[in-house]
Amino acid sequence: MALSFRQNEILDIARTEGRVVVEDLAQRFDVTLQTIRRDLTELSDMGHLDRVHGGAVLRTGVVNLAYEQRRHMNDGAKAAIARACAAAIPENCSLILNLGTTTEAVARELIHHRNITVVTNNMNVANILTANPGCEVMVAGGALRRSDGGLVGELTTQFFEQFKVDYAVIGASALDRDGDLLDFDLAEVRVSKTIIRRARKTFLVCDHSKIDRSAPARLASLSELTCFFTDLPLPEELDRKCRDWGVQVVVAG
Amino acid sequence: MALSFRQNEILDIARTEGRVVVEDLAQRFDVTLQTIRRDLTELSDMGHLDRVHGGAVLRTGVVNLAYEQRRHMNDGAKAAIARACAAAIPENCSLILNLGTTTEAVARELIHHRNITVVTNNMNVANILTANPGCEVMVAGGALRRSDGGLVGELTTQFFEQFKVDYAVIGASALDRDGDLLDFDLAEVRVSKTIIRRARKTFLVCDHSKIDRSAPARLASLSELTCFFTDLPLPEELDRKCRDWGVQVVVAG
DNA sequence: TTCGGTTTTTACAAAAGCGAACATATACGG
DNA sequence: CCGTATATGTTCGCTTTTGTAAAAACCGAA
Repeated sequence: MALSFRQNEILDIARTEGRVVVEDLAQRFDVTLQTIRRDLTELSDMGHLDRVHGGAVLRTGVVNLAYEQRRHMNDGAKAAIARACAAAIPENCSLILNLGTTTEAVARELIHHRNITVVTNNMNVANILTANPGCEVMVAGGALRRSDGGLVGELTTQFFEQFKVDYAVIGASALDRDGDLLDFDLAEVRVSKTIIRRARKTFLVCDHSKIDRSAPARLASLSELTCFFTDLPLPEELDRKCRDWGVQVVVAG
Repeated sequence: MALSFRQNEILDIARTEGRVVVEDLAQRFDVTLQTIRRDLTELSDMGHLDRVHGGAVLRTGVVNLAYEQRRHMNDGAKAAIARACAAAIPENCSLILNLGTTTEAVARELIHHRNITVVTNNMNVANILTANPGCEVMVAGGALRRSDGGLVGELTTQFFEQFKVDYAVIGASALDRDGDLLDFDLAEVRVSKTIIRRARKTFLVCDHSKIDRSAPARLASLSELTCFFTDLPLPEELDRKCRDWGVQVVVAG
């Protein structure tokens, strides 16, 4: 559907001012508040503006919100998984923490580990671990992704190539019946693959909501990992596969 | 949920000032203290700010008192210098922002520049510029220094070697009578040298308190730079040297 | 530690903004 | 000219936001 003359102008104003106010617009166009409200809801439905009380603002960081929400999804399960994972990581060692909200939870649980070196491409992890004086933090270089504070891209891969650590902790967006780890972003997958290659042991942290889902890019097979930390027992089929592959499964309660 | 007008503005203020005070905001927006408090708690719940008694501060990730204090030293002068420097940087270009509180101030002033690429080894700069959707941020890899969120070391140098940008903005701990830029940390100096080499033009931002001081490691000579932004006229001798070298001096008022 | 002042929290009432339903007006095709 | 479709105006109950005031928590100084 095409935008009305007025809606176009509203959008113009929003773009120059950064925001629009219902009252002002009503006065300016000499129409009732209700009419303006209708315009604004339509513009916001179409994704051009974000509606706020009293008016609307330009839509800036849509993705950011999604991340904030995701960060708080399944909070309890994530914390439990993270605790179990952190418990399996000794002191005096080196590890890589990859992107993902669950790996961030792991970082929080590592706050009291001493003499560890953490290499990460997750700005949030770096920020969290600043609080641990017993932890040397190495930040991977790369392009910063606003949506989640992730560093990705060729430069990031190159950076990880220069390391060899004891443990890697990775997440995944999806885990299918075949035991393949999947993700949405190809650039991110490339980084993850490098990380796995550069670690002696790899831990997957991933809550049950990711199981039996799908995503386009294949990251690795569960069979390549050392241990899988999750919050609920696996489906029978997957569980058997893990046993066959010798992948330890830890269900955090 | 989208942020209200006022919350957006509060965030803007926080990003430029580094912190906000409940009383001031209430007065400024002409609402009650309670309303401001509600805004702040929401912003802090969403992870944009950290609540403190009497107001809120930007979430930096760096927890170092000495640095926090230094950050607020000479605030006014720094902001003026930063404004002048940002004004000299066009849109649609690439630049490197080095460590230092004054370069951070420059980052704050770049918040509305569009289509720029910023490469930085300063986590705070990266955090600040996340707020600018018109800015691609590249974070340099390296060892994270807790004291100031700086990334330094061999890996950082390597990272910068892979770039060639239009502008570099650097700070300095000291600037002596000979016009030599000095610093305390050798690792940091190595990074800075690389940065200068990798930029077509180099801007120094440095308030008058650094002039005529000393520090052990030599970073560069003023003669190698393009422009020097400061807050007070230089001593006669240094000023003449700059003229001889063809280094533009901008005194920000 | 206690104390006094300030800031925050809590709870509820007032105000502002909102959307839905329906009425009215205007435009357009037949 | 009529009937229909679309846009706008009007009203009203509901939700969100804001103000107010008292209680609780906090902070710094004695």
